[in-house]
Amino acid sequence: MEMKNAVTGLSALAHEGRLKAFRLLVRAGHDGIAAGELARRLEVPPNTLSSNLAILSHAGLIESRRAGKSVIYSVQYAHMTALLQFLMEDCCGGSTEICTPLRELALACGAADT
Amino acid sequence: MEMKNAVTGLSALAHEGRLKAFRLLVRAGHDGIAAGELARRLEVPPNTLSSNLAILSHAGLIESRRAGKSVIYSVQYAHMTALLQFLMEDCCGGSTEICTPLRELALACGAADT
DNA sequence: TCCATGATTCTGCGATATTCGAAATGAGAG
DNA sequence: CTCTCATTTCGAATATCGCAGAATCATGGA
Repeated sequence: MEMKNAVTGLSALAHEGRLKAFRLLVRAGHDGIAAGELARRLEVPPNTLSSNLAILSHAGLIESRRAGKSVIYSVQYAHMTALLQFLMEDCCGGSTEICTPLRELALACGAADT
Repeated sequence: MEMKNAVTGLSALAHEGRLKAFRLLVRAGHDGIAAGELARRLEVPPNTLSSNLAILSHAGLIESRRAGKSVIYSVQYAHMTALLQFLMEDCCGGSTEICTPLRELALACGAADT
């Protein structure tokens, strides 16, 4: 991940409406959510949501596929991971203990129900 | 971490100059870096950097302490971790395997030299 | 006290972002 | 083909951000 890609991704997420949409999509997993249903759940006009989804999509954070009359959006988890990695990658330069909390939350993430 | 705090933090990081400054500070660890030296390393005017550091500081991502005539900035790792956690926390709602890469990079982070 | 140094605040203007009504596009049904 | 639903694109008003020159504040030394 390069600096400019990271800035683009962070800019895309640095907006309440887009961040809410992104988090809904994160929860939805690979199945994704249709643009119209997303607009209904977030209570925003379809055209406003559409431009915001375009920004997230241009940043590489989400992707879209057409299913009949609907367009389904879903998260590009690889890109999301790369962005998080970019923010984390130098965190051990200072002292190792700094990123221990990060390790713990990541471990808890994959083992939420064990 | 609430939504608005997250948006504030992401907005603060969604700027090339601020992101570069933040990453330098992340590498510097708890010792931090003086504002003047940061401005020299980043090759930006001191007043421009100062306002950008104020934005990062207001977002809770960094803190400052005075040391003689210099002001030392350093990362607030707890807040940084909280922000990353906010982005990760729902990633297992869909399927567990999604966040496996996140676990791996977090594990590698704390064990870079093993 | 007076000066030098480091850092911040003030200020103004140009650039960019956000929003949503209206119009256009794409896709299936009859 | 036409109608309708779902979504996107256009356009223009409004708001916000980013930058750097100049002035101001804070600290330490002579």
